[in-house]
Parts: sequence; structure tokens; C-alpha cells
Amino acid sequence: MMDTQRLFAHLPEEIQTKVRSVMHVQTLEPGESIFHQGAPATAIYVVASGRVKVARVTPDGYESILCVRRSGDYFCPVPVLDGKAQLGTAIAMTEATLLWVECEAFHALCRECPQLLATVQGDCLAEVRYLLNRLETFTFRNIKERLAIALLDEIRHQHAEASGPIVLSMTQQELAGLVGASRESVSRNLTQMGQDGIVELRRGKVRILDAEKLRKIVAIE
Amino acid sequence: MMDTQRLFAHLPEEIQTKVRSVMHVQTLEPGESIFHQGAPATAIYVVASGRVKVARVTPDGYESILCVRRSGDYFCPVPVLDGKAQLGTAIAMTEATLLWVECEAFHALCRECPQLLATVQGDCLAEVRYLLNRLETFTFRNIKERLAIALLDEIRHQHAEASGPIVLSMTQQELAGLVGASRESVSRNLTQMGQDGIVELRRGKVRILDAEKLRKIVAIE
DNA sequence: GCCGTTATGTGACAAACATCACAGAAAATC
DNA sequence: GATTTTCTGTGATGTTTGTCACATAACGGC
Repeated sequence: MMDTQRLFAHLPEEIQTKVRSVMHVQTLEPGESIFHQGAPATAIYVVASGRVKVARVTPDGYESILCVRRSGDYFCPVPVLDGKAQLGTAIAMTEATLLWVECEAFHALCRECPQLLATVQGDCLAEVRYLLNRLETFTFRNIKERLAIALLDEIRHQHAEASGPIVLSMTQQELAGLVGASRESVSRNLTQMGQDGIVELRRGKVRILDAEKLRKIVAIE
Repeated sequence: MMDTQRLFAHLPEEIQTKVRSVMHVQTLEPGESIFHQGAPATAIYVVASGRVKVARVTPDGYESILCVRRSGDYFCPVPVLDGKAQLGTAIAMTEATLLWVECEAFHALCRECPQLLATVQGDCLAEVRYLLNRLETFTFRNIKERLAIALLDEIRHQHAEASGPIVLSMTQQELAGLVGASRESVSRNLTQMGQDGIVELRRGKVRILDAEKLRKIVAIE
């Protein structure tokens, strides 16, 4: 398990010991929320098992998913660094185990270990790049292309871990929140991808059969 | 002029002297570009006069404006900090004077003056927040609302400087690139806003007459 | 002032997408 | 296993927005 904590894994053993001494563990049921949008940052979180989404919900009930974090990822470093409000509401998508280090303890660790701070800051810069790409995607791409991009993203994330067939575990409603579309549009597009042999659909799952065709959708269409 | 350089203005006099010794000046004609998307970062730039946009251009000629920087702003800190490619192409929108400090010199300054580094890093975090809001805007808001938001943004930017009537100097084509819409849609919506007494249109300019009505569009609609 | 260039307004039409409505299927609960 | 809840597929319809086409207006250079 320790191996999957990319945030702390490469630090000196001495620091890792300290990390363990200030780290809290929490288990979550699916649907349970960890913090709410607008709340002050209290900690930096690492997913030890399961999957967590960070999302914004509009007054009229629409959900926009900012990011999905899985085993080994950490999330929401921005509020910890700048001390301002949470960017979204974090919700467990599955049963999940969460490790967290309170802000103050984390800052103390950073003072002792500048490399840790540098890593987190670097990831925030990467986040700017990621968001700009996503913005471009939302502006210039249609739903089918955005879906294909989301599926290819999933492949990239899972490729490191498992090497079997890649299955994205999300409801179509959640996928809709991720690509910025209505659930019905997602359903129609996925069904068509199913007919084209690109994916195989089950309740709450999308099994990806043909990554090459997905790349074609993104490139040509 | 020195007063408008918010990036360096609050540093100790000693550092400011050093800044001046490594700072380059460049003047630009409207339309002239400073660097291109994908190019390696070479410097951090401050706008001393005029206005500069950072934009991405798609293969089929569509332009998406990432940000507009005006007198006193600096831009594109992310590539300077992470050493990776430029996020977009920077183009002068007007005649402009640019000050710039080469990456290496800038990093040397940061080593001497951690406050400078902290400021830039802090602004990158703010950029993440800004981009997430923009993404939400693109997902949930229609063109009229996005236009109203862009105009209110302009008010916020100019409020500090001038106190007269607020005029946004952009072509409708550029506005379209900023809000992610076609030029025609922008024209139609602005015309309607003109009929509603919210704005007054001239070639290349939008004079904002009624900020209150803009806020209503953003809030209610 | 004249003329080429660039910016704007607007109608007609097409495409993409959201919305509404509802049926069936799969899972969860008891 | 029956019932309830959640998820999914799909038709019908309307809205928003993009696209194409063209007229007109404003500006810039000479």
C-alpha cells in the first residue's frame, strides 16, 4: 500500500517516518463526502484504495466533475497551499480508504523537506496545463470526441496498474458530468461506440475494447 | 511606470535595482507575436504599456484566447517555473511595451528574494481557481451570460485604473475567441444588449453603460 | 477624397445538443 | 422472491448555436 502513495514514496526514510506519525486514516462508504466546496482547507488527502471524485454541483442539481482520483493519487493541494476555500466537494465513488495530513503538519513537513513542497507545487503547475487543455476540449470538441478523450485518459491512468482489459467504472450520469454533457447524449454516443465495437457497456461500467478507434475519433473527427 | 509593475513593485529597493539591471525592454506593433505555443520558455514578461493576449489557434483557424494582459500585469509564469513549453502564443493587441527578464536571471532573483518566487507561485494557484471557474462557465452558461461575465471581468480590471466610462477595446472576433463562440453569435448578443441599453457599440469597442443589468444577466438568467 | 481592407449586422438554414417522456433492465433492499 | 430504487436506451421535440452568404459601415493609406 505504501508503494502507491506517490506523494511521499520518494522521500527520505526519515521523513516518511514522520509522515506516518502525523497521518490519519479514514474509510468511506460510496457517496460519502469528505469536504464541501467553499469550506476552508483542512488537510491534504491521499487515496489509499477506491476512487474519489471532486465535483461542483449547481443550484439546479447539475454536477460537474473536476477530477477523479484513484489509489495512490493525492488531491486538492491548491487549497492547502494557498489557504483558501476548497475548489469542489470531494465524494467517494466507491468504498475508499483515505489517508490525510492536516495542513499545519503538512506545512511543517514541507519546511523540513523542500522536495515535498516542490513536488506539490509542480503538480499545481501541471494542473494549470491540464485545465487549459480541458478548456480547449470543451470549446472545440463535440461530445463524442470529449467522450473518447475521457476514455483515453482512463487508459492512461490504468495502464500503469493493471494490464488486463480496461474498464472504466462510472455511471453514464457521472461520465456526463465529466465531459459536460447530458446523460442522454452520453448514452446515445456510448451506444453508438458499442455498435462500432469500440466499447462494451454494462451497468456502471464501460469496457474499452479498441483504443485505436478512440484515437481516430480524437484525431480525425 | 514603475508603479504599474505589480510583480516587482513591492520588493526591497535593493532587489529592484537588480531587476532593472537584468530587465530588457521591447516595443511591439499590434499583431506582433512575442513567443509561440509549444516553444520553450525564455523569459517572464511584464506589460509596461498596451495590451497583450495569449491565445491558442486551432489548425482550422479558430482562436481561443487564454488571457488578456494589460499594463502592469505579467504573464506566462507557468512555463518559467516548470521549464516546459509555452501554453499559448502571445500577441500584442495594441502597440505595446514589454519588459522581460530571462528565465535564468529570474530564477537567480528568486533565489535572492523568496518573496518574489512566492508571489509568482501564488498567482499560479490563483490561475487554477480562475480556470476552474472558467470551465464551469463554459459548461453551464450560454453565450449571453458568458459575454456578460467577460464584460464584468473587464470592469473589474479597469476599475482600479480609470474611473470614467468603461470601454472594452476588442473586436467582436476577439470577444468570440474569449467566450468560446462564433463571431456572429457575439454580434447578435451584443446588438441585443445594445437595444437593452446595456452597451454601446463602436468598431473595435464595447462601451459598458449598465453594469447592473449585466449582473442581472449573470445572476438570474 | 478614393479605394482596398477590416469589422459589423443580419437573414436563412443546418447541426448539435438538451429536454421531456417513458420503458425496460439491473441491482439493492427487505 | 417481491419490491423499490437506480441506471440505461430511445423516440419526439425544441433550443441554442454554428455556418454560409451577403450587405453595409468604418477605418487606413495614398
